[in-house]
Amino acid sequence: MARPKVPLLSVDRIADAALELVDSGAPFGVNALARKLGVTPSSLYNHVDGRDGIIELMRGRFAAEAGAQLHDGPWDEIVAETLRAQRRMYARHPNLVPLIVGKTITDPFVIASYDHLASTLVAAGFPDDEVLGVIALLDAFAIGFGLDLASPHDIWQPDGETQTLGRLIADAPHGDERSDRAFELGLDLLVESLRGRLARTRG
Amino acid sequence: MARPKVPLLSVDRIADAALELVDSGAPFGVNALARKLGVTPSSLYNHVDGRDGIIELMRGRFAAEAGAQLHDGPWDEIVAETLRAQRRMYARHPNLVPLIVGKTITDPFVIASYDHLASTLVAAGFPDDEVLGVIALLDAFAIGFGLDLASPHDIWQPDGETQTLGRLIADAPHGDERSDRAFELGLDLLVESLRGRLARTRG
DNA sequence: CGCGGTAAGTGAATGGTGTTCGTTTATTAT
DNA sequence: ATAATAAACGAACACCATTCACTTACCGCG
Repeated sequence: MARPKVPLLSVDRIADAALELVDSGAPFGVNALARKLGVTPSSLYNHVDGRDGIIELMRGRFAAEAGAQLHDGPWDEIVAETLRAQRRMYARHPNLVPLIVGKTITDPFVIASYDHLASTLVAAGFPDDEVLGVIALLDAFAIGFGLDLASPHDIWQPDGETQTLGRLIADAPHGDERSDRAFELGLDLLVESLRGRLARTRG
Repeated sequence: MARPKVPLLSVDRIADAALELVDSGAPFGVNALARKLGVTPSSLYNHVDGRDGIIELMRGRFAAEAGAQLHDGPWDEIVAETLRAQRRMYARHPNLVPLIVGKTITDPFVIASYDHLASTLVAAGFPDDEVLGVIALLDAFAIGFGLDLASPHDIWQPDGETQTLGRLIADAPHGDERSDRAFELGLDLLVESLRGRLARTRG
């Protein structure tokens, strides 16, 4: 087949299929994606900038889907809402997390949401030279929990006897429920402490 | 060459070389590792359980090196010390972080240190059904920051104008220093909040 | 001492990966 | 009508992890 009358591919279609592929749990790959689209791997390169390009594309989708709609409001609510939104999208596409982690962020939508967060924190009174640190902290928190969702839920496999861990694992609620509670717990702690810090800084 | 008089390889030598390879910043791979050891890739399979086996081996090294020596003491000091130790090892081998993330943990040393942490928290008075959550929280925190270290330090690449982010990035101290401060900040907040929570739970 | 089993290397082969390139053909613009 | 571009393909490339048959050295046992 040479060029078809009606195009088989488009950036959108590729992004959709890629997300579907990732969500299906299959390992992400250009070849697998092409197969899913009924197309040769090389065809993708007419629309998209290779593997990493596709991943960055997914991050964009991902962010848009989570509806990071940049509200106004008290800074602490914005922080909490941002983290929850991030959490939601990690929960919806856990397998994407390991792919996007540590990769340079270029997607304008995503940049904008970080920018908004930065502005919010500055306006709230956090010192300029601390804001990036706070964002890093929030990010670490969110990503850590994202990975928690993506991990095999039997992440610990004790081989022999354990003192406590084995028992806790056996008794614990599994997977997402535990993770959700830990997340809410952490979020509370985090925001509360930031409030305290801000008060001290101002005072 | 068939079997040599004196063995070229051993589990230890492989682990050492693997860590060296990873620390050098080169992408980790069985072939590269074999090349580094002056040996054929297939030889490694006489000693080690494939790629994932080598990675799990590194995690063990990693943990042992960090000297998670399981002290006794007040729970909050243990938590802080555990996280700092984890942080230190992530800082020492940042490129290992993306490799071990989300993979099932089997290394007995590592399991033991989680077990110790679990016992500590239980003894401190955290309810059984909450301990795993707290550990997940601590883990998320540590891993998130580990990834922060492993990330390209220009993790954000705004394409156009930004309101705040661009300015902060330009002014901010770079890389590890920022990350360190954010880590200590987060650690304080975290431990303090856990203290508060424990007090409330007990009360 | 010799013999057999195991251990540790090799090299070749397999099936996978992401990517590039040349080629064909349809569409669009001049 | 003609030129340029866009979108597909297939072949090729350089890796990658892994397996397998094979050689050879070592060690324990009769």
